[in-house]
Order: sequence, then C-alpha cells, then structure tokens
Amino acid sequence: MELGWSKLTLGDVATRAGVAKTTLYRRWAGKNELVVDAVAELFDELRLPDCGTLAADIEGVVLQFAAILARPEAKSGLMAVVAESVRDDALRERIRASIVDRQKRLVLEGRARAQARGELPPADPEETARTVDLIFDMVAGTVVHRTLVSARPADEVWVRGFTRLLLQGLTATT
Amino acid sequence: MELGWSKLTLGDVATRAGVAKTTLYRRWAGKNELVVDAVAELFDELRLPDCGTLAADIEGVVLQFAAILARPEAKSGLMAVVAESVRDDALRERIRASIVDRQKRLVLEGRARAQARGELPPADPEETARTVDLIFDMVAGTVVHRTLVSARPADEVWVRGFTRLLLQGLTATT
Amino acid sequence: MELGWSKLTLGDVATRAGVAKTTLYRRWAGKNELVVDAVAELFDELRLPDCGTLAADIEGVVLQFAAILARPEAKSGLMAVVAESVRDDALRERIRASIVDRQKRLVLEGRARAQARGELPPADPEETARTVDLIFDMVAGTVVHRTLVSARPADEVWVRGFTRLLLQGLTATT
Amino acid sequence: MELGWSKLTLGDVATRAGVAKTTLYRRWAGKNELVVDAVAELFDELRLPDCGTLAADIEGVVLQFAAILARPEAKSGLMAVVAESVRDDALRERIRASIVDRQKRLVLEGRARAQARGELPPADPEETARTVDLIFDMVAGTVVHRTLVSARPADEVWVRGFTRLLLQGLTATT
DNA sequence: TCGTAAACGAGACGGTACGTCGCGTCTTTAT
DNA sequence: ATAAAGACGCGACGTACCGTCTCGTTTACGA
Repeated sequence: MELGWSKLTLGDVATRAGVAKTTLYRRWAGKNELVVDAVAELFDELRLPDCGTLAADIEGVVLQFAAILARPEAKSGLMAVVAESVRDDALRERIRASIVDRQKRLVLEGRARAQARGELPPADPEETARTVDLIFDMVAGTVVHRTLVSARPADEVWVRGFTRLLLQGLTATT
Repeated sequence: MELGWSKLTLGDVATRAGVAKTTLYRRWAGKNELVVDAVAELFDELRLPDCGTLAADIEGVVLQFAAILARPEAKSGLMAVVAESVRDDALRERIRASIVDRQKRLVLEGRARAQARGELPPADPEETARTVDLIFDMVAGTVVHRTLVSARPADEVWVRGFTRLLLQGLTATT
Repeated sequence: MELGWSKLTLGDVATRAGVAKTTLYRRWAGKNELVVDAVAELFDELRLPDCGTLAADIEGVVLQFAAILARPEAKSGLMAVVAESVRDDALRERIRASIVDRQKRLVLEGRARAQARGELPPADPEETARTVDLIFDMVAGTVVHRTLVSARPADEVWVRGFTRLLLQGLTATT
Repeated sequence: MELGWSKLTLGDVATRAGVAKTTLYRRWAGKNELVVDAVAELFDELRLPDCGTLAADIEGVVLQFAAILARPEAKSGLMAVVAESVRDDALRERIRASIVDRQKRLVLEGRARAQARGELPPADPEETARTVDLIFDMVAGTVVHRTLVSARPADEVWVRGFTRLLLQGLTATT
C-alpha cells in the first residue's frame, strides 16, 4: 500500500500490493482505517532538523511537510479521510490519535529546543498546551490550505515569509 | 437544497428540495459543481464587521467563519469537494474562483480599513498580493484545521489568542 | 436470462442478458427468487397432449418434462433452488407456488380427460386432492431422480415402462 | 461431523466436530466428497424389515427413509451434493456409487424375499435390472419430492397409499 | 526415557461471488 | 417544452465461504 494512492479503490490497492482484497479487510475495519494508517506512516517520516535557530528549524520541518503533501498518495489519502471524518466521530478520533497528536511532538521538540537556546521564554504547562495546539493548527492548516486549496507551492520563499510572520507573533513581548 | 447536507447523496438532496434529480443535472454538471455553488453561497454570508480596530474586525469575521463551518452541511460539503479537488484540477479551479478568491475580499477590505485607520502601513501592490494570500491561507487553514481536524471549538477565547498571534506577526516592525 | 444457466453467477447472468447486475437485484430479491421465476417459466411450456388415451397423454407430458430437465439451465437452476429451499421456508413456498402447484394443472387436466373418456372413475373431491398430490410427487420425483440422480435418459422405452406401472396402480380395482 | 449439518459451511463443520478445517481436507478432496460420505453413512442405517408381506416391508423401509430425510443434516447434505452433481460428473458418479447403488440392495432384498414368499413371480435377470432401477427411482424420487419439495410429511397414511399404488402396479398381470 | 516423524489445531491468505449503495444517464409520463 | 418520476448501467464497497498454505504443537513409536 506504499505507492500510488491516486487510485483510491481498495481493489486496486490490493492488486498493487500483491494481496487479496480480503486480506486488507482482515487487517483493517474499512477503507478509512487503512488510509489513516498509511497516511500516518507517511507523516512519521517527518524529522525536526537542528539548524541552529528556531526559524530555520521551523522552515526545515515545514518544507518536509510540504514535500510529503506534494505526493499524490499523501494529499489524496489525507483529504479523503478528513472529509469522511466530518461525519464519523470515531474516524476523526483515529485521525487525531494516529496523525495529529502524533506529530505534535514536532512542535514540542521545537519549542523545547528553542527554550534551551533562549529563543523562547519558558512557559507554564497549561499555557504550553494551548500554544502547542494553536501552533499546530496554524502550521498544519496553513500549509495544507496553501498547497491543496490555493494550490500554490510551499517553496522556500513562501516558507520563509510564513515562518517570519509566525515567529514574530510567537516572540513578540505581549 | 440549502439545508441538511448531512446526507450527501444527490437523490436525497433532490428529494429534500422537492425536485427531480434530473433538474439538478440540468443546472449543474455534477455533484461537485453543485456542492461548490452551495458552499460558496454559504460563505457569501460573511461580512467584515466594523468594530473600530483591526483585531476586533478579524475576530468578528473569524467567528462568523467558524459559525458557518459549524453547520454540518457546510463542513461536509466543503471538505468533500476539497478532497475531490485533489485529483481534479478543474474542480479546484472552480473552488478557487467561487470560494477562495471570492472571500479574499474580506482580507482586502480589512487591510484597507486598517490602513485607513493607520493600524497598518501602506504597502506596494505586489507585496500586498503576497501578504493577502498568506493571510488568507493562514486564517482559513487554521480555522478549518481547528474546527474540523482538531475538532475543538473556535470560540471567542481561542479566536482572541489566534488573532493576537496573527496581528503581532503582521504589525511587527521587521 | 434465457440461455446458459450453466454459469450460475449473477454477474454472468447479467452480462449475458445485456443488463447490469443491479437491475436484476432491482427486480428480484436475490438469486433464488430469480432462478425460481426462470425455472417456472421453463416449466410453463409443458402442455398436456391429447393422444386419445390416458397412457399416451401421460407418456407425452412425461417426455416433455424429461426434455426440459435435459437442458442444463433447467436442471441446474431447479436443483439449486430446491437445495436452498431445504433451509429456507419462504423459498420453498415460492417454489411450491410458482412451480409445483402451477404444474399440478397437468395432473388435473389429465385426470378430468380420462374420466370423460371413462378410463378413470369419477372421484370425490377430497380423494382427488390426495391422489393428485400423490401422482404429482410420483411423476415429478421419479423423473427427476431418473434423469438427475441415476443420470439415465428418460427415453420412450423407459417412459412406457414407468407409465404402465403407474397406470396399473391407478386403475386397479382395489 | 455427524450431527448438525444445518450450517453447511466447512469452517463450522470443523469447529463443531472439534477438528481443524485442515484435517477435513486431509481426508476428503473437498466439501462435496465429505458430504457424500456423511450422507451415505446416514442411509446405511436403512434396514429392510421383515414384516411378513411385501407391502409391509416396503412401508417399513419407506418410513425409515422418510425419517432419515426428516433430519436437517440429511436433506441439507443430500440436496446440496445432488445439486452440485448436475454440473460435476465425477461427483454424480460418487453419489451413485456411495448412495444410490448401495441402497438398491434394499430393492433387491425385498424383491427376493417377495419372490420366496410367492408374492412376486420370478423374473429373468435383465428384466430384474430394469425393474429394480425403476422401482428405486420411483421410491426414492417420490419420497424425496414429497418431503422436500411438497414439504408434506411422509407419514403412515401417505406411505400406505403410496405403497398400495406401487404394489398394484408391480403385481398387476401384464 | 527420549528424540524424531507424522498428524493435527489454529488461523492467515488468495480468490470468487454475493448483495448493496450511490452517481449520472436516459426514458417515460404528465402538465 | 419542461420537469417530475424512476429505471438503468456502472463501478466500488464490504461480506461470506472455499480451499490452500504455513506455522507450532501434540502424539506415537522406536532407539
């Protein structure tokens, strides 16, 4: 199930994987679950680079994110399950657990590293939680919207502008 | 066909609208086009309030946006067509024309009003275009992600936090 | 659905009939119902010939019956639904109504004609019912067993022997 | 695997027999063969009673036959394999050898006993063969049709009527 | 008593057919 | 002429069962 999510039919997936359709249904409860797992695996490739500054780190991970989203199987699968999840709470929970919450590690790591560097002030736990959620929604949402809805490349120039705007917001003395 | 998008089947839509399926196909080329138009109409309800400050204006419009996204027919329809558009360029263009670009008016208006108030410096046209796109991707993407993926309410508290972060980024002296 | 019941899959049936599988399911509740109707239609071809004597009439209709049973689509279909009906009361009722009871007309006609000719004595209604059922079970059961289980042809010689035995039983003065 | 043929799936059969599906396939070539053997075993229970007259003997064995056919596993299995055998010559041969020909012993025994008693005249071998086949087809076919298709009980009353008709045919002076 | 080989239990898998759902087309009927 | 009603072709879905296969475990028997 690694290549070619463009054809989103389970039969084709099975064929391409050299496996019987039945086998897929033995391992996953349905198409949605399968796709969530496959997409989750894709995003697990994300690594927070250590480039010396928070801005560079963010830019690096956002570029990776955009690169994954550029693959047809990733965007196809991701949007398909998100669209389904609108009317299926269990599915949305699964997405949250397998994809969203799982990748929040990147925000946490980046934040911790920036605090160690002194780029960000320490924060109390509660405020951290809120901010991490907000950052994640902003980064993920913005990049997805840029690449999938606006359909413009999240290239280095754009990423730099986005990161600057984001960081100015984050580091501003309130 | 304005209410009850929870059941997203064309037959039901037609029935509920007291109309024959045939009629829908006379007016729209297919399900996707129909949904795009319906969703576009929903977003046309958005109005940029004049609350005196840019922050308040943004908060106002974001809350309206979130309110629309809270309706099942809106999120259902929106995500369905966006998911389809991943593999259908014509559809994505239609979404851009009917929904995205159409609502960028809000960013432009807000920006102009803020400049008139002196809250934002004037900007040359090219930089404006880039910034408007960025702002739009950020606002729309973030709010969608918050409400549909993270599935948490974009309530006043959250909107205030989001707006503050956004504005600090926008108004910071680079 | 008129030709080639050897391949008993609904998909092939549909294809061969130049029709979509769905359409079959729109008209029949399932494979069994469809087959019952098809087989019933086959048996509706049966005609009681008027050959002058009861023996000849019986021989004629039994030969027709055997001829129908010789067609692959007939035996295939018939035995398939009968086998299913063992565990499906509704199906058995349908078979009874559409096939068995429907063809009892042949026995009734033959009997009436023989009585008109004086070959058989008149009988009271209740005894008639019992005898008709018995005759039908004997004729249908025996011919089916001969052709499908014993797998030997119900040719003229055999039919003559069978008919003689049957008629001797029927006409014997008790 | 002797009891409970109502659920005709091999998996369930295996489970119920406390045996692995694999084991069944080690002993039989497939489902059909297994069922043929099981059904054959059931019919081996048949015994020709010695009641003093041919009529009583026939009635006795027919009642036994009907009793076996009343068991769900018997009718289910029997009809299933017979239905299959329509398109599988090897299977039909197996049924003939294991079930049909094997039980013709009952007809032969009954006939011999009746001849010893003087109830039936001796017959030359060739005529015997033909008649035995005919009798068997008539008895087996009729009882099966009565119980499985007409779905009415082959009780004592019915059996008496059937036997009388049969015997009158058999004993009539040609 | 122990080691080895045959038989078995458990269950995953490839495959085929089933019956269902929804889209988009097309035909019929009535206004 | 237009629209409601609804049958139809199509393609995918998810399910059930068959028969094959590969394991790991038990059992039987001879050294």
